[in-house]
Amino acid sequence: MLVTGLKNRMPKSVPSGKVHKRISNGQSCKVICFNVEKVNEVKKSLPTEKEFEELVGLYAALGSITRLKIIFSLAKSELCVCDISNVLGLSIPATSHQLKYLYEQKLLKYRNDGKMVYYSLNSEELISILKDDVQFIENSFME
Amino acid sequence: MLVTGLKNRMPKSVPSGKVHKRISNGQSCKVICFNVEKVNEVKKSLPTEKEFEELVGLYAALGSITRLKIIFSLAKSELCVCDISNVLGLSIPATSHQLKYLYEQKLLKYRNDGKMVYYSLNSEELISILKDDVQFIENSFME
DNA sequence: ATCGTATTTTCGCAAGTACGAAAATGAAAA
DNA sequence: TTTTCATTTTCGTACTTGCGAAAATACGAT
Repeated sequence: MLVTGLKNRMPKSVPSGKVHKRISNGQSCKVICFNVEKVNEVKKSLPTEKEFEELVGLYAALGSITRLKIIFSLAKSELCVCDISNVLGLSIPATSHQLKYLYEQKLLKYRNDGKMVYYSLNSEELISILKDDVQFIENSFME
Repeated sequence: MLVTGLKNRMPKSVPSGKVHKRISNGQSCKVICFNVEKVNEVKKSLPTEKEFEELVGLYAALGSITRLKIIFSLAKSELCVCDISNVLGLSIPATSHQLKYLYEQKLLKYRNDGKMVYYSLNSEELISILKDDVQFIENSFME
């Protein structure tokens, strides 16, 4: 797939200061060669494991068309579970499950009114994030 | 789960202009009641199906700790597959698979140098998006 | 051409996810 | 209290995902 168009491979050896070594740790990952300096430098620059997990949590929450529709719907107004279920064309249990998921991710809040439970966005900041991301994909996918 | 703390349910009937009906379409989704006006209004306000799919594609790409680490690594500098594999502590085939995935999502580009393939971010805009999102989770998760 | 090496692809498994059906819960109404 | 009903929870199933092992591929060097 990526191979189509593989041309211009330089015959030069590795630039000075960038030594590729053969290593063999006894673990599942057996790396054949790598640039030790650069790898360590990059490793140090990475966010913490906890920050990665929180980011993954956010993106996993947003990485579902059902949950995205819920969030965009609630950006318009607060809604009860059955209304959201109707917007989605999805069963109420499935809708409730996704609402619970988004609530646990701290993206939604809810309030009670009679027998109904009304959900809404927990933060206005989320909307502006989504708008930025929509802008990004529109830049990426237009040609 | 959400039920803990359910208090203050109002005995009032549904506010005027917000009529709840029982409906029953013959499909898998059998919604018991909903606010027809609001539901239609919200439905009209939603992005198109195509826009949702592109957004989901982006978030699915970012919703993996492995792929996030790749992107943050490449934000520092371009890297070859074996270097990335070492940063991740992951097998080279698995690393290559994720790189291909991110390339197909148009988030990465690559260039060839000798036998090596160097990957890098396709857009600087992605970095600023990520920074905003990191800021968002840091606001959300601090108490 | 043949070999060595960096990368990609295929395959299969284990784990995770989304959904509906049905049961359970909790609060309001009768 | 008993009934009603919006919502939540449980459970089973189909589908998706992430990974490593091994095979395949591409290209430089010999």
